[in-house]
Amino acid sequence: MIGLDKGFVLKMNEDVALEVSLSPKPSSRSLQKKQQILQQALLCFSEHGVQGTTIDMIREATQTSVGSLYHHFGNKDAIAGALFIEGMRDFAELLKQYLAGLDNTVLTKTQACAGVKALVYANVDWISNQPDWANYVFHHRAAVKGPGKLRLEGDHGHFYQHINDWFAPFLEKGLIQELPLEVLASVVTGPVHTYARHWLAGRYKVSLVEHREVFAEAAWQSLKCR
Amino acid sequence: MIGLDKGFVLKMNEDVALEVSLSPKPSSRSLQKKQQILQQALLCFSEHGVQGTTIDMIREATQTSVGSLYHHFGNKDAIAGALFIEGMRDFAELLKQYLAGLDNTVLTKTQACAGVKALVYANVDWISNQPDWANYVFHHRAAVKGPGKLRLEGDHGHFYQHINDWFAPFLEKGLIQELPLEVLASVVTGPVHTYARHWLAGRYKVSLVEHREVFAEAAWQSLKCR
Amino acid sequence: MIGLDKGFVLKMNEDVALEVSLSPKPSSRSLQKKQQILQQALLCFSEHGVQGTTIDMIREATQTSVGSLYHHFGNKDAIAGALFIEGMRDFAELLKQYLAGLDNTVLTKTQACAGVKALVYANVDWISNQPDWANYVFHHRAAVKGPGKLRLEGDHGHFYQHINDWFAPFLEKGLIQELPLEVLASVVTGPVHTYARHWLAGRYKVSLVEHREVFAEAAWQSLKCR
Amino acid sequence: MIGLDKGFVLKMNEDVALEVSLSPKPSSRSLQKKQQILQQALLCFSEHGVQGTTIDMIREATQTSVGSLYHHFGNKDAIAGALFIEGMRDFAELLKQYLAGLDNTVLTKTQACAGVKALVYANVDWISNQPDWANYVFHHRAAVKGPGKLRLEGDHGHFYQHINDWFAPFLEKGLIQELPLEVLASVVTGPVHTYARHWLAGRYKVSLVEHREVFAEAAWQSLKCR
DNA sequence: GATGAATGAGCATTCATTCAT
DNA sequence: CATGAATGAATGCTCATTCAT
Repeated sequence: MIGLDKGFVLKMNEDVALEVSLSPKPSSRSLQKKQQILQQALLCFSEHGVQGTTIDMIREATQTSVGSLYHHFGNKDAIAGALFIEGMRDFAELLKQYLAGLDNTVLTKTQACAGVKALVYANVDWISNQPDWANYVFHHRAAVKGPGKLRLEGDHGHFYQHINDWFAPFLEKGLIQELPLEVLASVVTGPVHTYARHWLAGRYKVSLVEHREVFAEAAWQSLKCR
Repeated sequence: MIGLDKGFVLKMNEDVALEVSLSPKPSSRSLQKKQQILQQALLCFSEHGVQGTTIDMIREATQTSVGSLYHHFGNKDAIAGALFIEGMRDFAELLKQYLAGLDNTVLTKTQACAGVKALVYANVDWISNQPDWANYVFHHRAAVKGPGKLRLEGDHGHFYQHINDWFAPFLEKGLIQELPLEVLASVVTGPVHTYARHWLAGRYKVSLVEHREVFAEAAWQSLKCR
Repeated sequence: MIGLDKGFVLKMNEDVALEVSLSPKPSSRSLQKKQQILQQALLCFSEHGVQGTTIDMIREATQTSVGSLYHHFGNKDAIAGALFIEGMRDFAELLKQYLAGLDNTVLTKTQACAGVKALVYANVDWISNQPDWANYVFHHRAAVKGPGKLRLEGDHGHFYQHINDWFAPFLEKGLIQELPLEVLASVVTGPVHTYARHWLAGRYKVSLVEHREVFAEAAWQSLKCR
Repeated sequence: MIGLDKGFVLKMNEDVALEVSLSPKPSSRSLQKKQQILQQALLCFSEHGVQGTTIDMIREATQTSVGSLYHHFGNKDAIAGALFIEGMRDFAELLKQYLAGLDNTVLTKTQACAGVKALVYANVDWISNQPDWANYVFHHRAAVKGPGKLRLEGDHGHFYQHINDWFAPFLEKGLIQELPLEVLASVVTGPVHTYARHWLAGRYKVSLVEHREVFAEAAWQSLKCR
C-alpha cells in the first residue's frame, strides 16, 4: 500500500533559474540562494498573502538586500510565480510516484479503488508535509503571470493527461463512474482541500492526516460504480 | 423535492446598519446607500480581490465620495467584513429553509438522504444564484476583523448547532456515518466549493448547477451507512 | 492683602455671541449652549492642541451635531478665537480687580512691592483656578484670526495701558527699575508661566500655588530699585 | 567673563543616525542628508508648527523625494523628535561649556553670581544664535514620542544632575536661596523664554540679546541670599 | 435651530522598482 | 553579485465645511 513519503524539502530543478534570468551558468551558489529566498517568501506569503507580503518582508526574512532579490528574480510576481510552479511540479511528482506504484493493467475493483485512494493519499500527504506550500499552491493560481503562465498551462495539461491516461481503462471497464474529469477531480480533492484550509487556518484542531483513510474511503464510495 | 429559489438579491437586515453606527434611526435612505455600496464593493472584490480593490474603485462604482464611504463604514475592512457577515447569514437562511422543508422525525434512509442532499442543494443553489457573493464568502473569512469577529463566531456557532440538531437523530439511528462534524461538512461542501472556484475563475466551462444532482448523490454515497 | 478668588467659571459676556453671529436676540438658551461648547472645546484643545482637535471631537464632547456647532460659531477658528479672547478678558478682569484693591496714590516702597506682587498673584491665581484655560491662553495667541484679531489687539492695548498707568507713578518716583515694559512683563510672568507649563504637563509635581509667595518675592527683588 | 559663542551650526553626532536605523555603517553621505533634512524641517516647523508642516513641504525644501524622507526617518514624528533631542543636546553642551569656564571651588558671592548669570547667558546666547531651533526646542517637548522619549528623559536627568552638582556647594554655603530646583530653573529661564517667545513671534522689536545683562541681573537678584 | 449625510482636497505613509557604487 | 539610497505613483484615511431636510 502507498506509504507516507517523509521529509519533503523545498527543492527545485535548475529550470527555475533558467526561467528567470537567462544567465549561462546558474552556479550552485546562486541556486542555493534562490531556494532560500523562495523558502522564506513562502512563509511570508502564507502569513500575509501574496499581496500582503512586501519585498521588504522577504528581504528581512532572507537577510539579503533588495537589490539581491531583484537580481535573482526580477520582480515580486516572479517570486510568487516560481513558487507556484515549483509547488505544482513537486505535488505532481508525488502523485505520479503514487500512481506508479500501482498496476493499472489489472482492471479489478480493488485496483480502481487503490487508484482513487492514491489520489486522495497524494493530496493528504503532500499537504501534510508541505502545509504552507500546499495552502499557497491551492489558492494562488492567479499568482502566475506573464510568460510563466503558458508554461504552467502546458505542465498542467501534461499532468492531467497523465492522470487521465492512468484511469481511462477503469472508466472504460465501468469500474469508475463516467463523470467529467473536472467533477471527478472536485470530488476527490474537494473534501481534502476544504478540510485542509480550515485546519491550516487553525479552525479545525484534528490534523488532516488523521482523516486520511476517511477521505479516501469517501472518495471511493462517491466514484465507484455500483 | 427542494426547488431552486429564484431571484436572490443582495438585501440585508437593518442590523448591518446598526452594527456600524449606533445612530438611533438608521433612515431607510441611509440603509439603501449602505446596501448599494456593499453591492458595488462586492463586484470590485470579486474582480480584484479585497486587497486589490482600492477605495477609489468602490467610490467610482458607487458614484459617491470617499467621505461618504467612510461616513457609512468607517474603513475598508468594515466593508469587507459586513459583506462577509451578511453573506454568511444569507446563505444560512437558505440552508435553514431547505432543511425546514424536510421532516426529521421520520427516521428513514430516504429522509437521511434528503437531508444530506439538501445541504448540497443549498450550497449549489446559493452559489449559482450569488456566484460573486459566494466566491467572496467562501474565501474571505479573514476579512472579518475586530468587533465583528466575535459576532460572526456567535452566528456561526448557532448555525452549526442548528445543522447538528437536525442531523443528530439520523446519526443516532445509524443512518449516517458517525464522523466528526468537520469531516462531514468537508465531504458535503468540499467538492461543490472546489468545482465552483474553478468554474467562477473561468477554468471550468460547465456551470455548477448542471452537476447539482451528481454532487448531491456523491455526498450521500460518501456519508450513508451501508 | 490680596486673597485668592475662589470659584471661577467659564462665563462670558453677550458680546461673544454678537461677534460670531449677528443674530438680533441671542437668547439665553443659545448663550448657554455656546458656553457649554466653549467649555468642552477647551478641554479638547488642552488635551490635543488646537490643530489636533477635530470638530468631531468637540461634537462628541458637547453631545450635539456638527451642524449645530457651525450654526453657533461659523467655523473652528472662531471657537478657538472666542476662547482666547474670553480668556484674556477674564484674566484681565482679575488683574484689574487685584490692582483696584491697592492704592497707587501713596508712593511708597511697600505699595510698589504690593503692586508687583499683585501682578504675580493674579497670574498664579488665575492659572491655578483655570489651569486649562490658562495653558490655552498663554500659548495660543495665534488662534485668533480674522476680524477678532483687531479687536484683540485693541483689548490688549487697553489692558497694557491700564497696567502702565497704574505703575507709572512708581516708576517716575524711582521705586521700580526703569525697564522696558516688555522686560518688566517677562520678569514678572516668565517664571510663573514657565513653571506652570511644566506643572500642567505633569512634569512638576508641586502645584504652582504653593510657590505663590516665592515667585512674588522673586519678581519684587528683580524689579525694585536699590 | 563668558563670551558669546559665534557661529553655531545645526550639526549632530552620529548617534542620531544610529537611533533611527541600526545599519552598521551610516555612511557620511547618509548622515549629511539626514542633517540637511533636519535643517530644512526645522525651518518648516518654525514657520508652520509641527502639525502645520506637511511632509510635502519638507520634501520640497530638501529637494528630495518622499521616499527618501521615509527611508531616513521612518515617519514625521521621528523627524520632529530627532530635532528636539539634538537641540536639547546642543543647548546642554553650551551650558556645560559656560559652567566649565567657571570655578565652583571658590565659594564666594561673586562666583555664585557668575554661576547664575552663566545660566542666563547660555539661554540668551543659544536662543539668539539658534532662534528657530530654540523656539522649537522650548515648545515641542511633546514632539518626542516612542523610544526616543526614554532616552530623552535619561539625557535630561544627566543634564539636571550636572547643573545640580555644580550649584550644590553654593546652596550649602548659603549663597543662593534654597529653593526647589524647579523653581530656580523657572526663575532663571522663565523671563528669557517668555521674552524670546514674543520676540520670535515678532511682537517685541528689541532683540533678546540686548537685554542679556538685564535678565542676568534680575535672575541674580531673585536668587541671591541677602 | 437641529441634524447628519455628502463632499473632496489634503495628508501621512507604503512599496515595487531602479541604479550608482 | 551585493548593497541600500532614491524615486514617486498610489493608497487608505481625515476633516473642515456645506446644505437639504
